[in-house]
Amino acid sequence: MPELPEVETVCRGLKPILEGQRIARLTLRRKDLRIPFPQGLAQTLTGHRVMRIARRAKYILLHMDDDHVAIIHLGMAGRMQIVDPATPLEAHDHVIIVTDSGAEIRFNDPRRFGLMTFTTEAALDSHKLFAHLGPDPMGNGFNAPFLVAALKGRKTAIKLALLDQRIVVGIGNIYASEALHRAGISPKRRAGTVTLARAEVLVPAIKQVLQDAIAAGGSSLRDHVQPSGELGYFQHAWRVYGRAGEPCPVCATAVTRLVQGARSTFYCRVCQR
DNA sequence: CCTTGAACCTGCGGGC
DNA sequence: TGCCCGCAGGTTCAAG
Repeated sequence: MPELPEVETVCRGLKPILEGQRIARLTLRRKDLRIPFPQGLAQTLTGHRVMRIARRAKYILLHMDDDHVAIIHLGMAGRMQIVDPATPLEAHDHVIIVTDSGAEIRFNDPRRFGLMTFTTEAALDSHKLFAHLGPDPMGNGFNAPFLVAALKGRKTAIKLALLDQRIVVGIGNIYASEALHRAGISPKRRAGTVTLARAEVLVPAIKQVLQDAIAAGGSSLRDHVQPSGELGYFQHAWRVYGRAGEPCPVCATAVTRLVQGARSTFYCRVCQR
């Protein structure tokens, strides 16, 4: 899944193809993904121009010329692919978007954990999907005092707290492990025990790892591909994720894998406290 | 309110 | 070769 850096990369890749272009045709090849496509989705977007493409949390937003906003989430394995229209359809190509200029984009999502829906500009902030989200980690609103306050009293592990989109958005399973390693904080530490001093290290670590990943064009696991079809290469820069048994890049201790909330965590038990 | 666990769905790699 | 198992980037819902 695309975490914040991958979604950001997808947005940037779609920008030159979609922004300013009119949607000539939008085809839904099934009736739902994680949630049903809403009534009128295709009709609402067809014939309208995409004025601006933006990321909010891990969602892609298409701001249309008529006050509507298309909302897309890539789930765990979703991809937006810019293709030659002559390319044969593949399994799991669920949504096809064709612009007036003839460009074609296919939303492919094998696991169907993604979604596509729409709302209006006026209803965007209070939309069910966005109403309870925390701040964007790349913004000024996400800082050490804020994080300490958000974690106050929480007994859950810091790793799980970082995955909680109500606290801060955009961080997923890979970057949670990576940020905690960079900050020297154990993923098992109770969230409420993260002091201001530790948060002053963790917050910049989160911003930096996300920024580094964006600069590298995102990570690519078995599924993630940039809209251009190129692979992101940040996975080569992972320090602990997926590296159980390999030496910690800081102290050479073997990286440990553990399970938290039914998901893998990777960390160094020596230099992360 | 918080925390935990299960559920959604498909594909892939490893072990036998 | 084929089958079974575990695992995979996220979110949401129910239950305690």
